[in-house]
Parts: sequence; structure tokens; C-alpha cells
Amino acid sequence: MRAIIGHNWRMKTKPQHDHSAKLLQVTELLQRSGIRPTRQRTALARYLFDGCDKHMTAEQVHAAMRKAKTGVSLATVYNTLHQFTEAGLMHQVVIDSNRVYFDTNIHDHHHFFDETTGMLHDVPAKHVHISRLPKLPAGRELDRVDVVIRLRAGK
Amino acid sequence: MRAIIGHNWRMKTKPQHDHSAKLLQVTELLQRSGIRPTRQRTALARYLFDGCDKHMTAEQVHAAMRKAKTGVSLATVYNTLHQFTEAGLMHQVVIDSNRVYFDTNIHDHHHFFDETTGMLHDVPAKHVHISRLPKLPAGRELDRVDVVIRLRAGK
DNA sequence: ACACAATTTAGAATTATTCTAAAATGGCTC
DNA sequence: GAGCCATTTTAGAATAATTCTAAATTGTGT
Repeated sequence: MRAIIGHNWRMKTKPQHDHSAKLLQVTELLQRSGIRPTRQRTALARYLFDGCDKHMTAEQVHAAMRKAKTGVSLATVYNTLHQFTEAGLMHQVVIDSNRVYFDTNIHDHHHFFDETTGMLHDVPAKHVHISRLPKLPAGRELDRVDVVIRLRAGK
Repeated sequence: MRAIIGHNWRMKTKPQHDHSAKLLQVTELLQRSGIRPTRQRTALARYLFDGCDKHMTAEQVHAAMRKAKTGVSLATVYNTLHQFTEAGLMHQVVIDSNRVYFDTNIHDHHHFFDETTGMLHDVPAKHVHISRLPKLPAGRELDRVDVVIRLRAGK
């Protein structure tokens, strides 16, 4: 049964358009990050790094995979999101009490958090100027500065 | 030694002594916030609002209560921390993936998050200048801006 | 094709938190 | 202070997100 797809298991799942190009890009992206491009990881990467910035929880990503009929277990979604994060391909954003969002936008940016909808929105770094930072404690260096602009319903 | 500060519970104080004075202050604080000062709530308030800024998880607060031999159940600790937060007596800070910190410092300030120790430290607002903010989406108003300066081990 | 390492997986385990319904307490009125 | 009703507290069950585990599968070099 697998013989049919034979040498190229990658063709099994279909993106909308742009097959080969996107696939090449994604497998290369993973390889360059030292991550072996398995079927599951490629499917996830293809979905996540399609050029649209996404803020999603692991469960949401898993649901998207189900919908796309790509067999990727929840455990693998968690593992892979963590790997991608560690490789710097995406970020984790923790804002809501018990929800971790994975953010595929790795450009310098900040966030609006809309308390009425629970949604997260990007704010390009250029729209926030931080003109002064405190002196860092000894023996530590700056990892990054997260700015979350919390919004509530207003006039 | 404490009579001097008497009327101002905000003043930096050492915990330990000052029973009567502190009690009056605390019950008043609760009443002014529309919270009935029961035994448990008073015990928690006394511990939390002793003048020292604290960043604690609910479990940690519960542990402190046990140590102080004050019978307060975990459920009550959760309930009460939420009430206090809603009344504006303290804030919630969410940073670490699955840990909610309650912060007794309600002055304008920001945080260092030390990734190596998992600890949170205050940064007075004056040490961080945000000189530009984006235009807010329609129908929303600013609740607050949280700045978390993430630190990692460095030279 | 073969073997060995890496990966995936289902389901169990863990952890922080919330819920529930019963017991205790607080604040009234008489 | 006894009686009463609303509020609060509580132990333990329930939930939800995440991690762990150990077995099955897949990938890769030979």
C-alpha cells in the first residue's frame, strides 16, 4: 500500500498550490535548523510557516492538522512546537492564565491582548518605542523584552 | 517602633510585630474594598500586605499560611487571591508557562523574569520608558502595559 | 534488505486550578 | 443569646493543559 507512493511519501498530503516550491522550502528550513524533516514535522511546518503570522495554542494546531486530514498526534504537536520554538522558528507567548500561544511571527514585535475576546494581535516593533531599560543584574544578559498591551472594552 | 507609621499601611514594614495596629489597618483595607474581613481573609491580607512586595503563586501563599499555623484551605486561598485581585489590591502576573504569580506591588512597575531561576523581580516604572504606543483598535481602551524583561545567564 | 537510532503515538500521569455541595460562620433581629 | 438566612469556607471531586512512558513505527546508513 505504501509502495504506491513509493519513493516520495511527501506527495501524500497536498498543500493548496505551489507544491514543490513550498515543500522544498520547508524541508530545507527544518534541515537548516538541525531538525529532521519527518512527515509530521513537515506537515506542521508547512501549515505553520505558510507566511501568515499565527497565534495558536497546541490544541488549535492539533485541530488544524485533523482538519487537514494529516495524522499528527497531540503528543507530537507538543513535541514539535517545542522543538520549533527551541530552534527559534517560532516563539511562545504566555499571557492568558492557562493558555500558551505559539507565535509564528519571529520578527521583532509586541502584542495587544484583548481581554474581552481573549485574542492576541501583533504590534510591529516600530510602533512601540522603549527608550530606557534598567541596568541588568550581574551575570545576566538580555534575552528579550516582551510588551503586552492589555485592552478592555471601552467607549 | 511601629506606632510611628500607624496610619499608613503602605509604608515599607517588617512583618512580625505590630499586631493590633496591623489588624485594624487590614480590616479597614478590606472593608474599604467591599470585602468582608473574615478570619481567613484577614490572615491572608495581613500576610500579603505587610509592606513587602511579593510575587507568589497560590500554592506558595497556601504554604505560608500553613507555616503560620493559620488554617486557610487551598480553595480559600484561590478564592481570596482572586477577590483581592479583582478589588485591585494586587495583580496577577502570568509569565511562566504554567504558573500564575500574584504580585502585591500595585504601584506602576514592570518585571525582570530570570529564566535561569524562574524568579520574578520588580522593575520600578521609572526605569522603563515607553515613548511610543500604537493606536488602539476601535472600541477598546488601554487597561495596562506589561513589560517583561527576560534574562538569561550571561557573561 | 538489515539493523539501529530517532520519532511517533496512545494512553496514563501530573499539575494547577476550578467546581460542588455540605458544613461552618457572620451578622441580623427579636 | 436563640434563631435565621446569607455568606464563606472547605474537602474532595472534576477539569484542562501539558508532560511522561513505553511500545510501535519510521528513517537512515550500510
